[in-house]
Amino acid sequence: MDSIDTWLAAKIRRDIIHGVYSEGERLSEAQLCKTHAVSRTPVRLALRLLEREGIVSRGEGRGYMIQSPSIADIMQAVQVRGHLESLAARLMAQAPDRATSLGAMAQAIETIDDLVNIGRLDAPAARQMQSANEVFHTTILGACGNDYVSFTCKQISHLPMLAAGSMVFDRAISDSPERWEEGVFRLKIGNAQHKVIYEAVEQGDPVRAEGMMREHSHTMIRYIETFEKRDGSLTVSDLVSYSALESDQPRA
Amino acid sequence: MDSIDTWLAAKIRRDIIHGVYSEGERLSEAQLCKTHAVSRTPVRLALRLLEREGIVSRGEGRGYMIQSPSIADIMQAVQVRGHLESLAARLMAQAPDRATSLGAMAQAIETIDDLVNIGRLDAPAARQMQSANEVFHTTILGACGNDYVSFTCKQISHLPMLAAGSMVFDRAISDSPERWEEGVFRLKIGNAQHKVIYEAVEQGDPVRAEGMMREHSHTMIRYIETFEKRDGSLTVSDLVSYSALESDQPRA
DNA sequence: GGCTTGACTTTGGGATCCCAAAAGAGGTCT
DNA sequence: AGACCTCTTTTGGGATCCCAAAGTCAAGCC
Repeated sequence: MDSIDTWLAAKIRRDIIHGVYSEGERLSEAQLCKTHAVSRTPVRLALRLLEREGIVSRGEGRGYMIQSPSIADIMQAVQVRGHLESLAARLMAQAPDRATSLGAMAQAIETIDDLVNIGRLDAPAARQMQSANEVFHTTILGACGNDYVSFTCKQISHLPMLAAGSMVFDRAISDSPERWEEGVFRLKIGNAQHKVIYEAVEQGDPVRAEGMMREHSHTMIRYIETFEKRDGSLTVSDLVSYSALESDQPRA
Repeated sequence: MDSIDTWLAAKIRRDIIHGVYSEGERLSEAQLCKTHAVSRTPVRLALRLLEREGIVSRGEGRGYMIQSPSIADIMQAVQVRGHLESLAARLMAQAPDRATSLGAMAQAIETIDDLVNIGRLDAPAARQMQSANEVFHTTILGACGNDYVSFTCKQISHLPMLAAGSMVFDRAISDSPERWEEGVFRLKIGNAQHKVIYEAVEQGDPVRAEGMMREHSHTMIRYIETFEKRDGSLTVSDLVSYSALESDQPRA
C-alpha cells in the first residue's frame, strides 16, 4: 500500500510546506528524479497526488507550479474542517446508536483531564494529549452515521493543523510561567468544550452539539490568530512544528 | 491538461456508477488495458485518481476493488455538500466585498424565474435552469472569501448529484399533469429559497443566509427520498440520468 | 488422506524508452 | 532595430520492459 510514490509525495509536501521551494516556482519531473534518486513513474504519481491536494498546480503548458499554502490558507482549511465536524456532532447527537461510541469519548476526555491536572506539558504528555484529542474527534466523525463527513475531512487532512485532532502547542509555553499558565488554561477550556459536546450528544441535543463543536473549532482559529499577532511573522513551518507530534517524521 | 488518464478515469467512473461492475469486484490493470485499448501508465494514473475519489479501493494485497456508491452514499455526500454551501452562504453574508457578486446571483434568480413562469420544462429549458442554478451556487462558493470551501466541494463533485448546482428532474414530470404541476411548484419553492438567500446575503444577515441555504439543500435530499419511496428501487444510474443535463455524455 | 512446501503464474510497482508539443534561442527579413 | 519564423532543446505523456511479491496449484511427505 505504501509505495515509493506515497513516500515521495510526503517528502515533496514537507519540502513545500517548509518553504524549500519559493511560491510559484516551477519544478520539473526530471529535476525531482535526480534530487530524490527515483524514476519518473513515482514522481509523476506523486505530483498527481499533490496536484489533487492543491499544493501543486499543473498548468496548461508544461511544468508544475508550487502553490505553497499560506497561514491564511490553513486557517481557511481549519474553518472548513471545523464546520464539517460541527455537522458530524449534530448528526451523532441524532444517531440512534450513538451510545456505543460514548465510552471512547468519555475516556478521551478523562485522559486529557488527567494530563492537564498533572500540569506537566512535556513532549510525551503533549503526545498523549494529542492522541486522546484525536480519539475524541475521530470518534465523532466515525459515529455520526455519514461516512462522507469523515471521508471529506481526510481529503484535506494533508495540510498542517488539519489532521484529525491536531492541537496547537505554544512553543513559548516553557519559556515563562505566565505563558505556561495560559496554555494550561486554554487546554482546560478546550476539554470543557469536549465535555459539553459529550453531554449534548449523550442527551440527543443536536443544536447544542453542533454549536459547541463550532465554537470548539473557532477557538483553535482564534488561537492561531493570537500566535500570528504575537510573533509578528508566523510561518506555515511553525505550525508544522507545533503539530509535529502527530507524525513520526522529525522536523526538517 | 486533459490527458488520456483523466478521460479514462471518467469512463471507468461512469461504468462503475452505471453498475457495469458488481460491488466488490476486483479489476486488474491488465484487464482495463485490454478493454480500453490503452497502456498501463494511464490506467494506473486513472485508478489512483479513482482511489482518491473513494469509488475504488486498493487493498493491501493485489488488485483494486470496486466500491460503487449507493443511493445512501450519494445522499450523505449531498448532505456534506449542502453543509459546506451553508458555510459559504454565511461567510459571504459577512464578506465586505460581497456586493460585487450580487449581480450574478440576481440574474440567475431572474433566469430561473422566467423559465419557471414560461412553464415548459423541456430539455433545453432544464439545461438553462441547470446552468443558472450552477451560476447561483458557484457564485456563493466563489465569493465567500474562503477558497477551501469551493476546493473541498470540488473534491467530492465527481459523484452524481454533486456537481455544483445539480438539480433533480423528475423523469415522470411529463407523464401526468399533476406531476408536472408538482415539479413546477418545487422549482418555484427552490427559487424562492434562492431569493431569501440573496436577500440575507445582501443585507449581511449570516444566520439567515446559512439557515436558508441549509434548508435549500435539505429540500433536495428530501426530494430524492420521495423519489426513492415512489419508485421503490431508485438506482444510482437513475440519479445520473436526472442530473445528466450537466454533462455532455449521453446516458449509457 | 491431509498438510506443507516448493515452483509457477499472475499482477502491480518502478525504470526506461519513445514521441509529440511547447518553450527558448538564434537567424533572417522587413 | 524589431518582429517573425525556424530550429533546437527541454519536458511531459504514453508504451513497454523488468522485477519482486503474492496468489495458486500440485506434488511430496507425514
